[in-house]
Amino acid sequence: MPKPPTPSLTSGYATGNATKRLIVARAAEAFAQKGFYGTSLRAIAREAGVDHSTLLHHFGNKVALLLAVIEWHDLQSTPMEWPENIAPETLVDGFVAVARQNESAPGLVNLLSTLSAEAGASTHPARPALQQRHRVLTSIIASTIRGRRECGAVGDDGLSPEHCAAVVVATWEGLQVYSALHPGELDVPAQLEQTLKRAFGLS
Amino acid sequence: MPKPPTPSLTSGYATGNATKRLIVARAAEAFAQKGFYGTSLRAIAREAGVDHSTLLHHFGNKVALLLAVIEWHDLQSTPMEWPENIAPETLVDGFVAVARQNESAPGLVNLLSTLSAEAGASTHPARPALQQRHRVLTSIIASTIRGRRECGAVGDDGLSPEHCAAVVVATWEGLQVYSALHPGELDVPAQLEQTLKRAFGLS
DNA sequence: CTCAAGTTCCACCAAGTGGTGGAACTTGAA
DNA sequence: TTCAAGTTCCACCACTTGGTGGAACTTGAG
Repeated sequence: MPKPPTPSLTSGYATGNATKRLIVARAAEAFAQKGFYGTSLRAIAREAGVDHSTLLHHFGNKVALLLAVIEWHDLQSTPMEWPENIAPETLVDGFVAVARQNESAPGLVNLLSTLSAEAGASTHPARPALQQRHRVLTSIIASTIRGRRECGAVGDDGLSPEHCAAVVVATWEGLQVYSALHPGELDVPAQLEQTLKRAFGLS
Repeated sequence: MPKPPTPSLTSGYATGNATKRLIVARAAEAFAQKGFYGTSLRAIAREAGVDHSTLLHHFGNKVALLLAVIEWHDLQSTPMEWPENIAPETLVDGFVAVARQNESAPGLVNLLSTLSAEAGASTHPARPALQQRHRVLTSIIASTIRGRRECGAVGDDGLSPEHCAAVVVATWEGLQVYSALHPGELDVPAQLEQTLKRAFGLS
């Protein structure tokens, strides 16, 4: 058994899957606090109560572990599926709910914030994954904006719906970073709600 | 000569000051790309063409070097002094100019973005310095908003001027992070201008 | 029960980490 | 020129890094 690439989180063995999940959870906390480069496999392994080679056995290498963490994070923080043509009010409520839920898990938020900032460097291993993640978010917001423009609820300011959606996402992440650095000074869900409603021409 | 704490960038010796400046510049690039934890003193020294112990001689330890880098960055990116009671239009123009200038130095922007995200963890050594940096920014924006409210140019939405200023700063930084991750998709100076004008009730 | 597949840890590796001490050299004021 | 102060590098320290190989053990389908 030279190298199990182990793409999925599940394989036939119960104990293996359990430790795999445990490792991903601890890795998420560690990456959140010190970033990808600043976190050692041994530090993660120590928190998970296993040897660091166990960790390498399950994920192959450090980058693969990071990607597994990101994938797992997305499953965690997006509990519901967004339907195809969702009503703008429902979308706002959904995002605000996610933001509120994030407030009770600052580690998770920090994870993506730190990685996004690190991934500003073009050589970061998680850059493509994070770009893709953003693209999913912006595309659903953009299609909502496009729908609102078609029914005349919001004016065309010369910017493409994708551009406007990008601004919304950027603002959301900026709010989270700022809030982590100055705890309690900002009401992230409320500000996000205002930003979304403005983009959608609501109230 | 056991330990020169070397608080300032200048001391009587020309050669020393030159290498000190060179080290800070290279350190800024390195911290920007890999964050504080992910950057090694030897990597910085290699880029600067000196031994890593030279670097320790000048700055004492890694944290002190980081703080020197932040201080130097602020001097770089804020070329002009903001007067006490600046006109809102002038402030907008000034900030937009800074944002536009930042576009030609993506490394510098990434530096503060990465550090701000890392510093979301309460144990980060640069956390106080970065909080202070934000406080300087928000206080001038907040006082401008307060002035605009007093003259009735912008309404009181129930949020304190400091809160509104924090939202502006958070948005600015979010735009920069997003733009680093998706180059060319966003016009950061233009979006910042719109954000500032909305906060100040202009146009 | 059998036994291949999967799991876990230990020992080890070469390379890199921040930091120290000291010797050799340069700078610049007197 | 003198000479203390400052600078630079080299050798070294104990420790950590990501990764490998293999031995001992556990799991679960037949």
